[in-house]
Amino acid sequence: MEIHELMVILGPTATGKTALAVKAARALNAEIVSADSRQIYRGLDIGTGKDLSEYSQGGTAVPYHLIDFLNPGETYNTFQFKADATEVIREIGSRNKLPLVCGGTGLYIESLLLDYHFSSANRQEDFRREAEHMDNSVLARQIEVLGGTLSNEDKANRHRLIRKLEVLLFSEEKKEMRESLKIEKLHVFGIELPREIIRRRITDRLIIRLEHGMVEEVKSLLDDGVSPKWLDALGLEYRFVSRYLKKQMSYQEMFSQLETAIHQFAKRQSTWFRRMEKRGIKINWIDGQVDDMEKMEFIMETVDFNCHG
RNA sequence: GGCGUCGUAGCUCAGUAGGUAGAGCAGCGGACUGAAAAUCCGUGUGUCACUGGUUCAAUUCCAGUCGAUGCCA
Repeated sequence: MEIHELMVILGPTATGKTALAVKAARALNAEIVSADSRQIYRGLDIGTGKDLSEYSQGGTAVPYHLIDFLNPGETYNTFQFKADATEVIREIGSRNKLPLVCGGTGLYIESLLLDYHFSSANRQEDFRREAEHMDNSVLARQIEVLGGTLSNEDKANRHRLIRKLEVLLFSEEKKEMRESLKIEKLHVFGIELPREIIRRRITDRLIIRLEHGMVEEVKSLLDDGVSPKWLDALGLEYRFVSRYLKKQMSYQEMFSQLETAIHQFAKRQSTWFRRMEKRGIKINWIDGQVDDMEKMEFIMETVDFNCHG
């Protein structure tokens, strides 16, 4: 069964995406597909702002997908996300419900909407182990020898250098089979707030998260044997709190550096959404400062949903 | 009260042997196709505290004022 209709709610962190998505899902008989690269993990709750009770607040429970389905320490990536989300979205559609993608991971959302096709090269762990000992200029030279091109940004970007070389070395010529969604009606909504307000909300929220046991959450992950390296690679809360717990920084330093890092993250998210618009995705921006009722009215009058309910 | 030190970008500070100034961080913009809350790139004009003086020319020297700080009373 083909997908006919898809809705998306996106926005930077701390703009109230989930609460709005739950309301929209009720009104439109939808199910939520999370596009959040960190809420996929069990046990990462306070630091990711994961609150599963939100999906049942104020009415019947709204089904959600792609949250809480991996254990900490497991790896995941955009390629996996696109495959998983495609399958889930298709399945929701087959039950004649509306799939509602909600999240702040720009790359994940774009991979779906722009139907990314990925190289057939899987991660090559042996290659990556070797590549660890090569510095950037060596990687860049090899890429150029193999006919790859690099932008200035790429030349200093280790992750990208390694993947590019991996693709050049290991992709196979045969066309990668890929699953694409046929989206006939797409409604993308973005929640918009002045940067200043986002920053204030982030700071307030950080204080609350710390009061609600964020440090203890990270500590218990470490106690359960989750590697500090993995936590560090997650960034933000898990990075800075685990560094604090390892006594690499004071509580004050942890707080202020983390605060700054989240502010910067929100900015990077906005850059993603602007890029999506430049690439042709129409985003209907919702004023984040009005209440959810008004936001819902905007959603309802912006699009007409006639085949769900 | 006396003596000294300091007052330069949002913050911490450098500097100008007199020709109106520069780093780190923050901020801002951007990149992104198998780690994306990751990773990376670009971007620095500000009454050089205020008021006078010396000088062709003062943020730089001198005096005073205000503010901060230290020591002595």
